[in-house]
Amino acid sequence: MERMHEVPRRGASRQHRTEALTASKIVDAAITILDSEGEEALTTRALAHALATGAGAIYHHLGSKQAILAAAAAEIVMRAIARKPEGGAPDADIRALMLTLFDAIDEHPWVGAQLTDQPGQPALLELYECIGEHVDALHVARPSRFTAASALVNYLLGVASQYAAAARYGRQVGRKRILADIAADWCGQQRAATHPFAHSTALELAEHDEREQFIAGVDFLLVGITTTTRPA
Amino acid sequence: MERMHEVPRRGASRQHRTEALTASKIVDAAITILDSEGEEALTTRALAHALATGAGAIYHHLGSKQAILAAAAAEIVMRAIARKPEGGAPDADIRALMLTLFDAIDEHPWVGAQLTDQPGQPALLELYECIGEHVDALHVARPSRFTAASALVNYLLGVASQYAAAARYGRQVGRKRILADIAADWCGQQRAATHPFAHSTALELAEHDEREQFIAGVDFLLVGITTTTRPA
DNA sequence: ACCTGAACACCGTTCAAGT
DNA sequence: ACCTGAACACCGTTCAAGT
Repeated sequence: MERMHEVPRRGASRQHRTEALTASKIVDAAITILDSEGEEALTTRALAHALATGAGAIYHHLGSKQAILAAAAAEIVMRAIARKPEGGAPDADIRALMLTLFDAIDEHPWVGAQLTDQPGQPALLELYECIGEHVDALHVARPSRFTAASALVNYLLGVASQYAAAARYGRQVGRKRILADIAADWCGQQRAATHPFAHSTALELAEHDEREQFIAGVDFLLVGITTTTRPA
Repeated sequence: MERMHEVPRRGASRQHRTEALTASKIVDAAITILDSEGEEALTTRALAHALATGAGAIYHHLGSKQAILAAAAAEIVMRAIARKPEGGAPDADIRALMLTLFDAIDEHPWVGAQLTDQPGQPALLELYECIGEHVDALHVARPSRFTAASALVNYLLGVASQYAAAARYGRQVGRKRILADIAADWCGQQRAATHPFAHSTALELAEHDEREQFIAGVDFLLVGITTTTRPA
């Protein structure tokens, strides 16, 4: 066995609780663990310990680990949406919204995995709703609103799940390093023949600005959406 | 406990093996289980049983369960790429390629989860390379090739991970039913006030053609890419 | 070298029992 | 009603032992 989890953690609440446990306290504790120690560190045992309680108490308030994760992801998404900028031109607003969501995922990469863990995720509804309302402001023709909003959501989900993967793989290493390692692989001698495109873009993979790249993709979609679906 | 896995399965190889075990045989057996019984059914025990061997034999050929899944996903992606249509106009070719990949994911939805399980996934390199080569054929200006290819890959990953989620949630139920259930939720009385966009597009969620919707998103991206990045 | 399968260190979840 | 924590049914992985 290589694993050696140190369950007892310093700080916070190892004392007996004084206030009653609530669903929202459980979710907050889960977010704290997810942010500071990553997806894999969130076990029912670690959560029970952080809350100074037993496993059963958690199940009394929230029915499953999936429910905790779904609630945690919804909380992060709703916080992000709440601080979205407002009142500019429709396309500027949608860019700003997408960047706000990107920043939230960059800060809480585990959300990216959770968004696509189960269908009908509450966080996904919030995401879709907010993006959809902004698409409406673009005056996209009726039958294309759904398609346009879905395309933006799907693109965001793709980026988000890659962030989650990188965070899972090496939290302390950092994305920069992970991308550099992949780029080094793509630079390999034999790759030039077998994977010429990857080989020739390896440098960009290692050095590009990820936020800029993200918004460039959003812009591709926005151009496509506005030039294709605007009513005549 | 509610779980009651029936490990002994009918048919196939419950006899002793006659030929030696190989990595590719393990991967093929894994694909069979993943396709027929879903992600959750692929345990080392189930795989060992299907191959009429012990757990250790599998670890002798492939170092971890993640390695098996990565190899299985790469196999599916490479098979899909191998049968991609060729020789039309660049933008027609890239649409055909994306549809081929979409169909592969529709048929093997677990691939969608695997693509974003770890960074540096071999399947992802193949995906990126093939899409990138097609972007090159579009004569996209140098500095934007990487951005354009990444946008297409990210969009595909977003769609793919949603397919994986639906398959995980209810394999026998079917996507159609899962989407209908979500749509029913969005149609709820109180949703009209809190989530007007979702409410007003619920019908489309339940009844839209998913393949058509997918390619519409690809078209948004292609229009954006070609009108934004073509050299003057 | 290749394989076997019991054993190990975990998981999420349940449930009798306490307050 | 709310909570406790031991117990249950799993996991992925290892490793001494066999061929």
